[in-house]
Amino acid sequence: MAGNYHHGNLRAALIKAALDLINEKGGGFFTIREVARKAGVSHTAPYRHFKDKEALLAAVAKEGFELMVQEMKKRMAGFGDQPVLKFQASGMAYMEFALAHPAYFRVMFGSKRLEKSRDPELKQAAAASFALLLESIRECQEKGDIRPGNAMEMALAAWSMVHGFAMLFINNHVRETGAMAMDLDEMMDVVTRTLYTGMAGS
Amino acid sequence: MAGNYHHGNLRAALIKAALDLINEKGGGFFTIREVARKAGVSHTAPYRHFKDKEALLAAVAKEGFELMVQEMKKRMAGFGDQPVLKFQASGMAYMEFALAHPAYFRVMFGSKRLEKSRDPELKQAAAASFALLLESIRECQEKGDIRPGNAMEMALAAWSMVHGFAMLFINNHVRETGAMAMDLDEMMDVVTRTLYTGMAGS
DNA sequence: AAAAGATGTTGACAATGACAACATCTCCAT
DNA sequence: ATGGAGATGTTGTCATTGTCAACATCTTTT
Repeated sequence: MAGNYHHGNLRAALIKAALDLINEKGGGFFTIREVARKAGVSHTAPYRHFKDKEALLAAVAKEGFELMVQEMKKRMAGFGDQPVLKFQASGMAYMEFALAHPAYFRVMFGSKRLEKSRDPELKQAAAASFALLLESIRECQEKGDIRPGNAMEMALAAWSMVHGFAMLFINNHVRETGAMAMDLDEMMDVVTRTLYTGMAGS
Repeated sequence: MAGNYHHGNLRAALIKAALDLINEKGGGFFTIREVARKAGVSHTAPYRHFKDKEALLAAVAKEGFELMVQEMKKRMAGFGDQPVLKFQASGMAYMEFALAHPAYFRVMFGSKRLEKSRDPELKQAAAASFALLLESIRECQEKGDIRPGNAMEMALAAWSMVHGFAMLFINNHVRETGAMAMDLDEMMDVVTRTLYTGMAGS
């Protein structure tokens, strides 16, 4: 019925093609025409599903946020009554998502001005991930595992830490520093521990 | 003598024009032709000074790193024998540079694949800023203000934190979170304190 | 089965990055 | 001083891009 027309499901195919292209081209971008070619349609077919290139980017980003939130929730689920472990798991999930899906991550947070206000669904999807972090911190505070105070401040610090690591890593800035004789797990561990120590309860 | 030809000093003028354009267009990019127009030369004149667009970007980035290092040094200079204050000043300088010069910062760290290996000078300039951080941490460790251990690990954590905040902020992700009822100084202060607490000596 | 709407195609346009061919300026060797 | 040689800048061109308008075809509704 729905979603079955000429092509089958072009909208989804276009999003997938866009992702593939971002992955292939390294850090780069893609062109709408390339995406169309990859999906086997004419160069303007995408315009039946996306107002313009930015709208396609936004769709990719939205899907990325949803995937990430899903992944974070899954990782946190195992630690029902241990807020600290849940909190740490959320951070690890954030970083690992970025490293596992750099294409998504770059679109979600890339410097390309993705006006979230233009796409309420994207805005909502992004807000959900932050809400998850904030809630986790509040739980820790209730148990006294994170010092009391403005949870929003803590969330900002935590977000900055994991986000910074993710960005630096996927854009190769960490490797280019050279002399960085750590393996990935060790790096993420250091980041996570430093962060938690800085936020721990009295 | 040198640097005085037809235009005067086109190379520098092009870099400046590129910066202006990045600033004007918000997060966006610029076109080589636009840069040329802004500098009052024909559309291919830039190719006499830069192999291609990426080379121009690299030149902007290099200048950005140099400016940032200079700024960091200046801020740190006041705290000669107080490594902790020096360390904190370096972090503040990093974030403030990003907020004051988002155009530079975006080019320096943007997702645009700036192959540093293609431009040794850029690589060198970027390495200098990291070296500054690393050295500052070592000084703190010597005085016992930061706990002993792999300084590289500490540097990575510190870098991640300030970088993450800078990126999130200049790309508007912080503001879009809404409910963030802090002012800028407070935010940077939280980040800096959380970081230092997480790294402090025993 | 006919009208309406959704989906896709062809053809166009201005703008872009990059190249080649050509012009002009400066400087160095003779 | 002068006449290349090399540096700097321009004009013209090409394939590619994002987007629009006009047209074609398929599905759904009536």
